Amino acid sequence: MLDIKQIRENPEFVQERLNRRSSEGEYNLTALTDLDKQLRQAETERNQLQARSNEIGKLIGQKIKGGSDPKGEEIAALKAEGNEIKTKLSNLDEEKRIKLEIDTLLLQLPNLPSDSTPVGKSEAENVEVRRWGDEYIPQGKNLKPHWEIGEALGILDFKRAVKVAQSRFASLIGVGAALERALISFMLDKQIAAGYVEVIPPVLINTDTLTGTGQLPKFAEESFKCAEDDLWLTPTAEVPLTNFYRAEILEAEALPIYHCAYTPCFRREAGSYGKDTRGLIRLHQFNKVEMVKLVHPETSPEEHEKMLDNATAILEALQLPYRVIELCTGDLGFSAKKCYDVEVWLPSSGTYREISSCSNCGDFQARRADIRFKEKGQKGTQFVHTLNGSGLAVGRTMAAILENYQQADGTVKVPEALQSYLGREVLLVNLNTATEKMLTSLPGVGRKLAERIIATRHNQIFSSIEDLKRVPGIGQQLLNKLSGYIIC
RNA sequence: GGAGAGGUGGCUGAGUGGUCGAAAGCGGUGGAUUGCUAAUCCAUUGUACGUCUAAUUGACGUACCGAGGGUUCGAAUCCCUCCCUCUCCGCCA
Repeated sequence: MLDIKQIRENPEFVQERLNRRSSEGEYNLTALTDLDKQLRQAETERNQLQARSNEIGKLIGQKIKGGSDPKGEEIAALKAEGNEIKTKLSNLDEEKRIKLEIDTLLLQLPNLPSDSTPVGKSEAENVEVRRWGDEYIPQGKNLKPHWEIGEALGILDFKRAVKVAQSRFASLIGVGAALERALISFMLDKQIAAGYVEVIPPVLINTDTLTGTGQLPKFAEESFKCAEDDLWLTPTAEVPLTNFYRAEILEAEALPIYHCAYTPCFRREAGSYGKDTRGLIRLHQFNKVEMVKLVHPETSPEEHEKMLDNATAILEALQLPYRVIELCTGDLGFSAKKCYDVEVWLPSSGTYREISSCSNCGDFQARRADIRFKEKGQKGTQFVHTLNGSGLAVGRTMAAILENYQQADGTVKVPEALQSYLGREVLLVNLNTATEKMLTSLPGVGRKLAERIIATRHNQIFSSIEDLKRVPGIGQQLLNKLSGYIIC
């Protein structure tokens, strides 16, 4: 939330900054400044009445103690005046209405872009900051999008997820699930090593919490809401993590506070119909490791840069090409004053896709959530600066790995940094979940043999590759050949 | 879900209608003192908003004792509604 004092004292400045986000005069401050004047007048008036009312209350107490007749004229006169004030005060209901209106307006206003944020109308005017890594351009025509790779390996299942939930849900199976877990552990370990303290926060969160970071009231249609309770499914761990410190006054020495968290994230993706309908890119539920910082205002720009480095460090460790862009004023999120997006290379579409978004929110969220700090020896309190960034979106990382590490034979190499986490170097077809189609894609396996494998599996699951010998027609030679492509 | 108890300042914990923003203790801060660790003594000790002042770590005012209403000249104290916490029982991973 913006500072009403700043709006009062510097309306032109605030207006100009808001206009950088949208030139259409979408944000109009005059209603706000008018109401503010009215409110202050009403407050002063009430203040004076209350002062007199308190005085009367004390006087009556004193007089009665001092021996005055409680039913005497003197007391009666004071009571009468007290009653008069009460009537006047009850007529000041206006004040509450104005205050509410001001709050409503204030909560709708986005953060002011920082000085350094490039001015632009839309996504198209975002500024590329840097690139890293060689874009993977595969030879031949075997390039597949990640959903095909995943389905062929039997590690991604979209159809069944849709059956269980609805569209825009995915399931991970076998090694796919293990890979997701490995990625989460890997990312958490890296961020913990970078100084972030891990938290497992609630993922059902209340309305105040969502208001504190700016998702509400404006973007209610973006979150899932529980019908019977004042609880919502968290759209990102930024929300519970930042709100951890809501309505607290921290000691300056406690800053900076670094937290990371793995949580599932839930987004309704309203208005994105027809976009990214396939694959892991845009789902209603996805996993993410998030970083959040609460910092001293003076350090927030450098803390922001460091957080960006923490995000890109993951991609570098996984050897995934990426680029960093800085969002222009027209594309900046509601709560952010400055934001970098990290985009990973997806060879199947030949584009970079957002995999992390690192925002400096300044004191905008701290003001909403009332997160302050106090410096020793100084009077008063200040608002902290809050920052958040993905470190990283796990599903999109999985997609990037499948696509960037795919090999001509349909298998997928495991990035070196992940191999110890996953316990394997290559993603292969899983014998126990493979479909006939997947099996026939293996070298030396025809339709009939695939049928026999499935028939054998019907009786008993394969606990090791050696079990394939039970399948009629598979000898040691074929088994050796297949062992590079299959797992159990 | 049923039954009971309770929500007071950084913490513990008094306070059941009147100079209560709130005793006391602890903690914190400043100072004094003692030839060490430590102890003792004195002072001070929340947040927000507003008015005044050139300005302040200044003066004054107002609000805040879970939240919101009500009664009253006056409420932390009485009444109503809601929220939350704790204990016991039930259910449950």
